[in-house]
Amino acid sequence: MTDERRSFRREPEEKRREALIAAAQSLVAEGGPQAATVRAIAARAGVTAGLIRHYFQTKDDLTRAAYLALMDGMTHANTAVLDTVGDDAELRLAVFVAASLRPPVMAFDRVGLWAGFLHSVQQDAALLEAHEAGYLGYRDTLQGLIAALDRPAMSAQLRSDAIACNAVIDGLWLEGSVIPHAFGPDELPRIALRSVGAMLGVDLLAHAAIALNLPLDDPKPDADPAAPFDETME
Amino acid sequence: MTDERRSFRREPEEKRREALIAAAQSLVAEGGPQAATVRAIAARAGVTAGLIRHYFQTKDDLTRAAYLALMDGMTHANTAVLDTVGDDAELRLAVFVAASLRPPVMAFDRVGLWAGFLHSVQQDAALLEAHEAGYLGYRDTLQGLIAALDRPAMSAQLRSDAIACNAVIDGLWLEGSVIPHAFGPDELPRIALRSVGAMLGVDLLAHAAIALNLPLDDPKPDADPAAPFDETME
DNA sequence: CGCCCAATTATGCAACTGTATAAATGCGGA
DNA sequence: TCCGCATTTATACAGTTGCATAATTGGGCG
Repeated sequence: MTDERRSFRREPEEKRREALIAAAQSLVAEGGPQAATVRAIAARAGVTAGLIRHYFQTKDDLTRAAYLALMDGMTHANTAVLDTVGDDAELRLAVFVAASLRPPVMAFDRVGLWAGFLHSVQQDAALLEAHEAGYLGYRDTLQGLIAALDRPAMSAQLRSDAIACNAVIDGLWLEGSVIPHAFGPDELPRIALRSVGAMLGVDLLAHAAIALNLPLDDPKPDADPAAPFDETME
Repeated sequence: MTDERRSFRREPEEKRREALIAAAQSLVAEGGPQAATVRAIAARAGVTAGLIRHYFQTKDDLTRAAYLALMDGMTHANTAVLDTVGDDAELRLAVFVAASLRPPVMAFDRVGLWAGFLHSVQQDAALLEAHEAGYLGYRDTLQGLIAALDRPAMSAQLRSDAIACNAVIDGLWLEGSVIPHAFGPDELPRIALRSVGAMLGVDLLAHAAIALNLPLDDPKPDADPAAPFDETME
């Protein structure tokens, strides 16, 4: 009943920034941009709204940072997957394809984030650039994996092949994330392996056993596991 | 200078509903859900904010109506394309595929709308059902077209084939709508025809000439061409 | 032509939004 | 121990939002 001032702990700058960014991301992922108000973000990060302004000049700055962090994490995760496997070209491609269609990449949160940021990105040149770089980077990696395959010289179609394979992956990712219950377990990664293989003339399904059982990291393993936050702001 | 009351014209109920829905859709498509405020919607529809409440109990009702109208229009457009072509199975499939990767389907507006509604849909059971019905309906049509192809009995893979083809289309649609300048003219529909054909073992590119030149309707040909609306609400 | 009612506008309001600023407090260094 | 200050909370404010309600006016019907 006594309205005493809320107690707090001082945290290092980097930790607070990350917490605020993570809070903003999860809110956008769950409820869209409208859900990510400064107060909601602060609450989820376990602080009060004013603190946001102490680490970010404006809310748009936080939004930008959240999107850039997202893109950063995705590209990092993509290359990380390839580091866990040897140099058999077919296997590498299979692993790369399958990883994009399993958690934590295939989850509604990801689509929610992507959709929630779409319009902000379109209205900010820097974000647009980051978005394109992310997309093209992913496609280039894919194209490199395709080029490494040992198949009859079809290098003229390399670009088209990469675009098409990328599209299958994106489409399956979209559908599987939004309507997960419409598909059986492992159905989508299997379909991806089969159709990408069919388009390229290789048998990726032969590597399904490995590609589907590879352990995948969660996006932020170093984040604070316990949320020091009670819902009531009063 | 004289603050005389704004003059207005009475319109039939259906026309006003459609105008409000179209206004809401275009705003969501351009700027996301946050841009579709009641005042902005009313302004774009050429009326004042209060009128919305006269036709829709709440703003959420308008949102719902806008999304349902969108889904309706899309499924209608999809079937309409098939009515314009004969009964050659390959040609029908090619036309169907290509139509999804050309304007007006492939345009940022569509992706913007899809993304802008994603979270609202997820939080409303009725919309979720409509969304799934739309997706599955599209996929079923696609599956029917695939089944009609004259190819060696691979009916066991029919479901997988439909899912995969749908995914290529969705993925190309996504990328082409968001980053249009990354692709040449007609590049994406051609890639779609080639890769869908490769997955199914038929040559769809042979029908490219027809599929790429078919005239396509704009979504609402009966809408009021001239916008009776001046920007200043005062 | 003039009545009448529904369609439309105008106004008001409480809740919420982002931001600015002042006040308090935790904590490392003396 | 306690001083100093950056970190954090608290408060304030103007603008916006969705919604409710009252005041007008268009236009069909007699």
